[in-house]
Amino acid sequence: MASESSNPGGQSEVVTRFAPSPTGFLHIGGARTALFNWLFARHHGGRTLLRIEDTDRKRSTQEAIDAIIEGLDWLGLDYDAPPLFQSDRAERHAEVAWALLNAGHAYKCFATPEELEAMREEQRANKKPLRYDGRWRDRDPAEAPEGTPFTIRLKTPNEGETTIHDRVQDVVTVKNDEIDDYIILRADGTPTYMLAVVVDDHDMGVTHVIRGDDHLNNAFRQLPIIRAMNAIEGNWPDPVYAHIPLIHGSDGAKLSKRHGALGVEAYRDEFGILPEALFNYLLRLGWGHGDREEITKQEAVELFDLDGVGKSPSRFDIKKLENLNGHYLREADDARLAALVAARIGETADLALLEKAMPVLKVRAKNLNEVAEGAAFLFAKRPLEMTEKAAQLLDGDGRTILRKICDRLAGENDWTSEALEATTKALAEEQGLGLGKLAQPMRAALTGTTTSPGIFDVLVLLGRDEALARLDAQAA
RNA sequence: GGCCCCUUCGUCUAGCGGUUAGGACGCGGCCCUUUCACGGCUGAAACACGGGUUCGAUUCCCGUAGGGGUCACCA
Repeated sequence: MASESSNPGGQSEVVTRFAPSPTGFLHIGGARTALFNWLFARHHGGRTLLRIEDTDRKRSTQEAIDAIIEGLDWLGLDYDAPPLFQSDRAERHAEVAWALLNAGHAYKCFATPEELEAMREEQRANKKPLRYDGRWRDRDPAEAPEGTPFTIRLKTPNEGETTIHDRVQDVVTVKNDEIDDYIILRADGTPTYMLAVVVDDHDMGVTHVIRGDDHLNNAFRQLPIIRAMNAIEGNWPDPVYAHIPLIHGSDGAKLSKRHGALGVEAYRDEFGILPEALFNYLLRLGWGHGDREEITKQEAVELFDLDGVGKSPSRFDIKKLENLNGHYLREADDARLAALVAARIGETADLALLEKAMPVLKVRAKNLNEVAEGAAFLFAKRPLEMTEKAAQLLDGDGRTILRKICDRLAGENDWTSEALEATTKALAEEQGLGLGKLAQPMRAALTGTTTSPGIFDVLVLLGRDEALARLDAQAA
């Protein structure tokens, strides 16, 4: 007897959900799962919901909940209802467990944790699969000693097989005897994850379960609850499953703190990544649409579907993220960037000046930190600190040339990029020198470094007085 | 170990029986140029292996190898 998951297809509305457990921050993998759920629902004109799986109260923290919600918000993912907290629903979960028990789809197990550990130990020793052996499945509960605590276990089918038509993984079949009678209600009366997920997904009306590939095996454990409840009260359809491949680190190993399993706020705060860049990068990680690389949020809603999701795990590549970030930096609004960069520079930052300089600053950076570094010369105080290379540029003829430039520019009335360039070029020609021979010492004197925006832009940005003062300070 | 999944340039991917195997990141070169970027052009770089099926396999099937996931009164 084979049972196939009955894709409910044709139902009126698509409902997806993102269900993180608040035991850590919103990491890259979770963010992408949230993104795909959000995009799928938006693409199909459906709803998308957020559920906080805080069943494990000991490991769940308010800090993590805040970080997840803030991270989703930063990425621009919104939800169609306030977040649902799984811990609020323990009574409802227990109710379903008891309904299952009363209908004969579940049973009481009086085995103690120590007893179960001994069972597993033996299975390990005999190289047998580790699973509950069903010792209380057909036993009379009356045989249990009075007052012994018990758990409720699901009575899963022992024969046949179950097939899932996964929207990403295609057809996956598992023999039913691989699934043991796992616990749905603990001895203290609280629900386990496996029960809570199924009940919540049903009650929330979730039609499409899009989640990490690490849950594929769980689908075969969760389906028996759904099937049993459907038999009891009906209207418990199988959801459509889509198990998306996991994200690995650059070395192919499981994503860990070393490679990028950082919270999204780390990308925002530490790496200076723009949300639209992370959005685009995550979208393209594991999903493709022809040759398209740069895709905006609006386009993504139009283009995204599960068909484009690949089946193999992908590696996280910070270089590509930064490249995309550079692209979005160049497109971003200057006032917005100025505010973001000012926050990184601190009190010395002049917001108006930053915004004015932004067009020439942002094209040379891959992240906000680099923009801030590039902007440093604007707020430097005299005497400027010189990098070693900059100091070298001022040795030899540098300072004497600087004197000539300084004197010539001091007589310049039109302090615009065009006029300054014409004047400087004329001087270079008089001296029989290439423009570079003048520009580099100027750059050193004006910025204290050897790299900067175009030198005439620098002169204009600094303003006549400050620019001349800096040149004069280094001139012979 | 049992079960499940995966496998195209270093990386992200396009390809859905017949292609000079395409694009992007990164890397090299050239151009632009006052530096650094940007931009443009360009080069190197891949179908894991072995069997089938077929007139023809990167594409379909089966093995092998490698990688990953999962096996709790965690989620």
